[in-house]
Amino acid sequence: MSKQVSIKDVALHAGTSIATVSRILNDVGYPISETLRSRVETAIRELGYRPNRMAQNLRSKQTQSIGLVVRDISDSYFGAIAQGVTEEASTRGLMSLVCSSKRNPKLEIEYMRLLAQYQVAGVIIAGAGWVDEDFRARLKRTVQDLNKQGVRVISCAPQEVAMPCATVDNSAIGREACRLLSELGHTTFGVLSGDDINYSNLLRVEGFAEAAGAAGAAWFKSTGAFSWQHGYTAVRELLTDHPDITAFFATNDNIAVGALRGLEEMGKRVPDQISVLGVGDIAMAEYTSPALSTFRLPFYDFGATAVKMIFDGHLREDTLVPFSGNYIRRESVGVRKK
Amino acid sequence: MSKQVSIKDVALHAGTSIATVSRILNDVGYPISETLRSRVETAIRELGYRPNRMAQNLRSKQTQSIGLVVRDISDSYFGAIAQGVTEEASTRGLMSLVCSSKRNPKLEIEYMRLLAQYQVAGVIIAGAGWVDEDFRARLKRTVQDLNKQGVRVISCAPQEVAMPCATVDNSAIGREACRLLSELGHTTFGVLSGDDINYSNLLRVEGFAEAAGAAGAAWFKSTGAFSWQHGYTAVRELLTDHPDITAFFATNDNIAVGALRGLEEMGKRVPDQISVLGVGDIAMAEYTSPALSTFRLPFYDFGATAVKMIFDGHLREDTLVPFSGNYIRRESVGVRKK
DNA sequence: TATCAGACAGTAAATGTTTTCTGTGGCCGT
DNA sequence: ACGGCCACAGAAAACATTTACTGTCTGATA
Repeated sequence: MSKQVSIKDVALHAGTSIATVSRILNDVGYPISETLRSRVETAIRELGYRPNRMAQNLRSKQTQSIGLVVRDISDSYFGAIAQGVTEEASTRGLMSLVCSSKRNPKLEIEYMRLLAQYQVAGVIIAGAGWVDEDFRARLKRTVQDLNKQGVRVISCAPQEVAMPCATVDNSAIGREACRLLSELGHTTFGVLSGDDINYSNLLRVEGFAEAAGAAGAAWFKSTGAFSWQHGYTAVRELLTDHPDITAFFATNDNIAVGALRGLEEMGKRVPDQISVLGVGDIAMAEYTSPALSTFRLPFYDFGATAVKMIFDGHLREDTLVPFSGNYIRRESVGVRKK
Repeated sequence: MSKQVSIKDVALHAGTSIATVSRILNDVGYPISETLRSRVETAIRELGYRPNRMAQNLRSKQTQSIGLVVRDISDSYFGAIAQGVTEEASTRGLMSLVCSSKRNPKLEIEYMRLLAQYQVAGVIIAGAGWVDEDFRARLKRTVQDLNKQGVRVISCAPQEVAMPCATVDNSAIGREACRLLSELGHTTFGVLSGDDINYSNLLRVEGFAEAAGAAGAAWFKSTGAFSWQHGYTAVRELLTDHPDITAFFATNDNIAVGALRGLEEMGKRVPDQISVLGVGDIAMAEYTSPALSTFRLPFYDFGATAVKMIFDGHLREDTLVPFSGNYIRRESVGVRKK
């Protein structure tokens, strides 16, 4: 509980001035004589001095940290993004201030503003836009305010508000999913959708719907949460109402894993009787049984890229770094059997 | 990119002094006349003023943030702890500075010291101790240094160094696991262990070994990473060398899930032929097939409790908040069939 | 009428840095 | 011998706050 040792103490102890100590620490300004330097360095070591970042930040007006607002840090999806952000940040010598919004839109905005008070260099939001007029307006205002203050804001998921994003083309994934299943002979689909209010989800479903329409295929949707639970129950409901469904498209892997489990309990063989296709390629997708076929989304890169965008020069509100989702073929998708 | 509006601007705009604005903001000191207050408040609103936390922290010497060093934020285990920490912190109006150490012991220590520079109120480390003389010495020194500086350090996993921890009794879990499987008639075990250098893991294995010794049971261990991959391959190796194994104890759910998948590919029925028992109860354990029997570890509470410990009064180095692991019976563990 | 208290407002110090500016010698070239 | 430059050291301002202290009125009491 003893007090913080400051640069002043070091200067006193080394018998020199504050300025000199600072110059030595930051290796800036004119060269320092070897004797003085070593005297100061031993003083630093003896006193165990560590610079106070708050003071540094205050003085230099540029902070060594960035902010991250994540929707649910315990979810693999966001965890992987968070990893990308924190690691990329740390290679740049930056700290990450992270807040978990518990899937509360108001809180997400609140946190963005709070982070700005901490003088972060930029704020990254990991969580797709909420399809909601009020949210959109708030987000827009918040982004404008932060930008005006010199704080950049990047999203790791599509937003309905014009702002820089590092994410995938979600509707392309939906289209691709439908195309892929259609080619295997499937004509009746179950779509296991996450929240309708989630913009990423909406885009995936729209993409799928578009392709299904073009192919003249039938599809039925169940909307719920992005959870195992939802996949587990939805698959049963959908199959009861529409027994001719032969393939499921889950808009996220969590849902798909639940679906796999649900189908197994119903005695349906995957992929012989029913195919299941996910999106995300979370770490465990490889170890489900059967192993999940899915689209790999480079979450880590979303996060890492967002950090890079904060620092790499010119950024307009329509700057968009689109990734592509690669289809990972495993075992849960197969040809439709007559 | 316009400059930050400061309290001085507000004071100027409202035609009053800085001190008064500060008093109004913090609602401290003697009462302020209604007219002045409202004048200041509109000024704040008009200018969009937000206090600079760096300056506040510097002045008041008490920061509104805590530090978290997590071993791998994309791993469900640590993600859940991180959630506990960030949420509990945020209910107390604190920010969380999080660093991901990428499973590098040196980096873990490095980050702890770095966080101290940010004047955090406390540092939480989520990651079991490394069984390593050098690491232990460094950790001990670091904890002492930080404490001397007034920064509390709490671990969310057992450490060989004497320090406050919020975690489970890992060896009890190992013992309990063996007892439980023995009661179901199993006498030959495979132990799917994580890194030997991981202290939590070591304790679990030791607990299991102790109980196995007492019961006169045979057991064989495969050591590897805490990963799906390891469970997947180890189960095959162990079963090839020791065909009479009827039950596996995985020291963590990730390993167990991989094992489940490996056994399925080998054509072994779980739990009819082979039982699999995990530790952790990560979110997906419920949705594997068969559903994984495991010990539930309250990760969220580890994190939340660690935050509480930072603020709740007296803390000695041997302060220990032990949780218990509850056995969650699902489908992957069964009676031994002759 | 003088004194005193109460209700405010404002000044200035302090926090730990970085950085600009001002000094102070010594040395070199003319 | 003197002007000027170089190599360095230290003083002080600035950053945005909080807060202890110093005022300044107004009104009441003796």
